[in-house]
Amino acid sequence: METSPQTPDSPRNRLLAALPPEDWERLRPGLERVRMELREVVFEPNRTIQHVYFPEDAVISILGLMEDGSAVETATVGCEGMAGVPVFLGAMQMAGQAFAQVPGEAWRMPAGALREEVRRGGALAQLLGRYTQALFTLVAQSSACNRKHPVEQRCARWLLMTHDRVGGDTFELTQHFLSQMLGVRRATVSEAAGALQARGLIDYSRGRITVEDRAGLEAAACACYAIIRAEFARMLEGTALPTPLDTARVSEGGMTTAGDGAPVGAEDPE
Amino acid sequence: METSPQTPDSPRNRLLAALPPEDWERLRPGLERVRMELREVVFEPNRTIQHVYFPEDAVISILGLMEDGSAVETATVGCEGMAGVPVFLGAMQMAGQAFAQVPGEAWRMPAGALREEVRRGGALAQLLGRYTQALFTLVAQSSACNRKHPVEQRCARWLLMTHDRVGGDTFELTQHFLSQMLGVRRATVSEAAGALQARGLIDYSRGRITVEDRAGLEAAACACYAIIRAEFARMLEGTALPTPLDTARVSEGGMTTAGDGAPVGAEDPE
DNA sequence: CGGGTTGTGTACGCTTCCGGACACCCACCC
DNA sequence: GGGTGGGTGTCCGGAAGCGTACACAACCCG
Repeated sequence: METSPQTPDSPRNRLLAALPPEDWERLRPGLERVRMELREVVFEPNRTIQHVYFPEDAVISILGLMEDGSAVETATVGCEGMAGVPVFLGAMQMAGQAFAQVPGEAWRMPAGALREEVRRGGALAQLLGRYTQALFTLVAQSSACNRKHPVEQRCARWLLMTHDRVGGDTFELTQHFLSQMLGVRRATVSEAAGALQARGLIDYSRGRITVEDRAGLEAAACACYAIIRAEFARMLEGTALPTPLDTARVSEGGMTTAGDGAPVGAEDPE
Repeated sequence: METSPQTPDSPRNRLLAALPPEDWERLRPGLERVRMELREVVFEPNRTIQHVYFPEDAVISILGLMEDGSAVETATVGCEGMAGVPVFLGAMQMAGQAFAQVPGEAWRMPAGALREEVRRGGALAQLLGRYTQALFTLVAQSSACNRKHPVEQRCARWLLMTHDRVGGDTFELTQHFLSQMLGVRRATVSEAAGALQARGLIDYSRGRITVEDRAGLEAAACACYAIIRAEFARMLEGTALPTPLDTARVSEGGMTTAGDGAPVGAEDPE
């Protein structure tokens, strides 16, 4: 697990990768590369956050907790971002819980070091601001999506978002786990995912899922996916380095982030 | 509408009220007091934000837009906060739409002036960081709530949150409007609100609603309300001024922000 | 006063999803 | 080889909420 401080070995994490060399060099010694195990709890609700994490290929879920002890995923953090936004914001804790949804590697940084860097006001602070806004969009759009869209579309969206963050087309995922993320019954996932599989969009068995038809899956998802995706792409615009996220993936759908300027109430004939 | 720069006339807005006198004096000239009309659109989706708003007694809704042109409320901003968080974060625009849900007064500040103040790193920047985190909690918890809780509980929660932000027990609100906020049919609101009225918790007629039994309404709402509320209370802890929000309202329910440390999966016997 | 508009109550059939349960099959381990 | 446990498919009755529609009452205005 080497913390060897020489290699620049440009990180897969998009935020770290977007840093100018001098910022990266400065921060590098404070960063430790760690492995996150499946289902490892990263942040407990209402506890002080000790470290923030910049995932490389790990994916972290943020959960909203319900009074009955169950939970629903409210956000996802992968190589495009950082887990620990409350530290950036100076709150140092949050109401939800965070854990590793997909195991893998991440860069870890002490909360104090991040605070210091933010006070300093460098490139990372700028990036984290934009990232926080994108994460905001993710949570807000998901909220509306949870209310309006049927499971199958939400399921497709979730798979796409995870696919974006994982390196590869295959990853570990049980129906049981997915049902917790989507906040539905396992049996409901069985039907929704079964329908997607029947259409040849995905293939899965015994906790292992493969995205077979990315474009088809995008067509099966609601527009929320494109809206969220556009916001994350925009976040990296105008940074020093090239931004692979812009040109990547989304197989040409044209999606214009929905009703351009349409005020509320353009519908409702009641 | 006086922009008379002499009076400190301590603002009702909690963020501005929590500022040390010198910060308030410095910012005061850049603030303009404006009236927000009912349903006035404050931010258009994906347009550059020109001003941020610190509501006094107005309440602003943030909407998530759906592909069919409808919308669902994803956040609410009243005297406890500021509309325009994307400016604070350096993103300058957002995917949703914002409009005045309850008409009233607000302090308006040019986006550039806020950017400048944030770069300066004063008390307002600190406060806005904590506020953004609280707003985050609001959106995230609402997201989970949208997924899990029945309309009646969500309706009660919405009424409580609006009640917290409005000055007074009576405010303007039609079922049609409420149905858009909650993302349900108007007929569904008729039933949910009717049930609350039948229990004597609220009273309404023809677009005018009165909270009759605040404690009862809290009992009728889901725990999400208390979780969100606690987060906003915490945001003001440790600031220079006394924080009326802490001691206010919530009529003694004990609510401990839910499952203290219970990891996900304490349930699911499948 | 009469007509139009707006806010509200309600009803019917329907879809989606829930709660709970059961059966099956595969992988793995003793 | 046989057991065991985890992952999956499926089925039932039922609840919540949807889409639509219609009726009525209050209010507004000419």
